[in-house]
Amino acid sequence: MMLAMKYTMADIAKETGVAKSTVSRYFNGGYVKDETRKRIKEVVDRVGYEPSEAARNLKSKRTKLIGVVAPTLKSTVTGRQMTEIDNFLKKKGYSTLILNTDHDPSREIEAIEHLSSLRADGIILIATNISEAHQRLQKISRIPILALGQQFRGGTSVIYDDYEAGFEVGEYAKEMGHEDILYIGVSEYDEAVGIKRKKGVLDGLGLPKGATKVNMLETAFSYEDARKVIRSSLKKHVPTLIICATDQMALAALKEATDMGLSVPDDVSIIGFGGYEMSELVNPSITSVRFENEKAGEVAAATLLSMIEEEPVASLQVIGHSLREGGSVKRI
Amino acid sequence: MMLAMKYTMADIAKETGVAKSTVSRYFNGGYVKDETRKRIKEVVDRVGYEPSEAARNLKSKRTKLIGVVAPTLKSTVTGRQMTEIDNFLKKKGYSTLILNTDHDPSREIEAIEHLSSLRADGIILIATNISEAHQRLQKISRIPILALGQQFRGGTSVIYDDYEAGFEVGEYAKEMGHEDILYIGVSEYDEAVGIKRKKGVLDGLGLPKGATKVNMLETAFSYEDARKVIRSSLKKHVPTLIICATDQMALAALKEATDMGLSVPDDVSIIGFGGYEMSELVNPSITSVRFENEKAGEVAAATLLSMIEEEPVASLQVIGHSLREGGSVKRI
DNA sequence: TTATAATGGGGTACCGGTACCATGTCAATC
DNA sequence: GATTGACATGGTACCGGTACCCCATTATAA
Repeated sequence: MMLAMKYTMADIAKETGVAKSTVSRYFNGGYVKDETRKRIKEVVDRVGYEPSEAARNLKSKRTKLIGVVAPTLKSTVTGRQMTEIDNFLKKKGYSTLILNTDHDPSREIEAIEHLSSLRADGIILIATNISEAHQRLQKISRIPILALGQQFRGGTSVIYDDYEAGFEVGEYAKEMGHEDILYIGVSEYDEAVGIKRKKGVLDGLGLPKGATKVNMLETAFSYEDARKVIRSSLKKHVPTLIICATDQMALAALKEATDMGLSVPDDVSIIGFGGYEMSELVNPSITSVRFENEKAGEVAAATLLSMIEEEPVASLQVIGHSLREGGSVKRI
Repeated sequence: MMLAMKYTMADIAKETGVAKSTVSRYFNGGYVKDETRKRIKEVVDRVGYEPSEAARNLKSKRTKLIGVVAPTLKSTVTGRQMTEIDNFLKKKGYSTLILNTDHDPSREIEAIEHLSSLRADGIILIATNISEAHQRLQKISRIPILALGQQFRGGTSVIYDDYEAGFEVGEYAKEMGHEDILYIGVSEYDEAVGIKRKKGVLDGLGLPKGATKVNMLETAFSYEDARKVIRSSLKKHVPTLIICATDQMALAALKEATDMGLSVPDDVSIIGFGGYEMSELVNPSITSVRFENEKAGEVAAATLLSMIEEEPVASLQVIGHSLREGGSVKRI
């Protein structure tokens, strides 16, 4: 007997002395006599044979493959979302193909094209921005695409209510008596976080239009960048409250403030968005909006499967959040 | 013209008025007249056709798919590793199929079997434990498997020198004058972290055999569990130094200590392993061993590709690390 | 001028499965 | 005794590509 080699159904059939179709029936259910079944099983076990999904897919047209296009594999939020997506899909017999784009929009398009040539059954796009390129792709591609975290106009999306979350934070800040505020956001390229969340905060603060007393800053999604931006700003002026568009930034702010000898929240308060585990673990723990990322992942996966089954789905689903008070905000 | 549907090479051929083989040549290189090429391109672009990888693979036997079996998608270390693996593989024209097991060994086996039926070209196993089941699978499966982070006896692995890293930490602790030490480790089920790292620390401390002055504790990989364990231990006795097998635990230790009113490092010092960004961001930043996870990911991917090409590879490759001093350790 | 490439393109047997049809038992029903 | 249908199995045309072989032209070399 030769060493482990690629066996095909025909090999198994020949070995067992039956026809290919009988072996196929053995694997897929159908009339096979107990005795024949036993004989096939014996051969299959002995050589360690498994039918090729690829060949099977060729006929059935379904790959049972779902692509997840993610901007990073290193963030708490994507991690939560991907874990639930994967869990849910696995339960339904699908495999998850995760493509990382490292925040590069062009790699996003590439990823979708790639998934399309792989004949993935569906795609979940954890995007930071939905461009016309996405819109076009979605129209051409016969494979269902669902956007998670950003609204996909003309498509299907599962999003968070960033405006509302921002609004609540703004209201909360006002209620706690803060008036000298520094807001640290991200590029407006990211519609959900960069635009809606920010607008929510400003509206929640109830500022008279035009006359903003809020200092606005912008930074990238990395700690390093955030720290640099925050440090130079704090050197010029220390507000009573820093609102950060993500917990990542909030943690950076906490670090910089403490390093400068400022006490949080006595000298300066901090609020973040994201509800990272880490935000609870620092001192003081950071007041932050926790989005239900796990539920979002599951809803996204479930919805995509419905789309694949060509069942009707809502084009927009909004997932909840809640403000979690830590010890990083002082009432003034 | 009908709406976006599945087009096949034969459709394109018919539309263009050439033979299937010519269209195939168009995609794969070969003699095609410029004018014919143009006509094909026109049709392909118009209907948005892309050749099916699945069908292509059936003949070529290569799926260009690499499976990565990961214990979690939420950890800094796995994130770093996966990102580099994915980057490297993408450059080489491979896709990365990430399967999450949520630390469940049985799902690991399932994942490998699944990848095998998908005819993945290779598998990277980020395991916490290599069991006989893995060994057996690897022997039966004709597809190359590489273990990352744990030594795969009888197979190929890329690992960190956990013993040496532990040893350095032990030596460092001794040099800083610490004698009353609490070590918080993980289950010995995890050979690299649970056994080697721990043994390294103990040996580095140079304790007389048998007579251990080190208090040993064990916890799971989660914050919650770590905090509980640490809290109850600190209530009984506060050592001068807590050595934590992962930064996750170190962060939990820092939190618990500060919450109890202890000052780090004045009342108690803390050392961790992992070199998380977060460990630098807390106050005080945590002294920790930084493993070169990125390099490990790249080496793992490169090695796996070599294995696929049937080139000779080292059965064991060890990736470096370095101790990064933060402010969490006081000299006594 | 003729042999020989190089170029351009058609035809078809696979790849490893599935689906569907055909054939043959054997026992229950008419 | 003939009909029927559940059971069991064989045979084969696909699925959507690639590979290889064959046949024309046209260009280049001998």
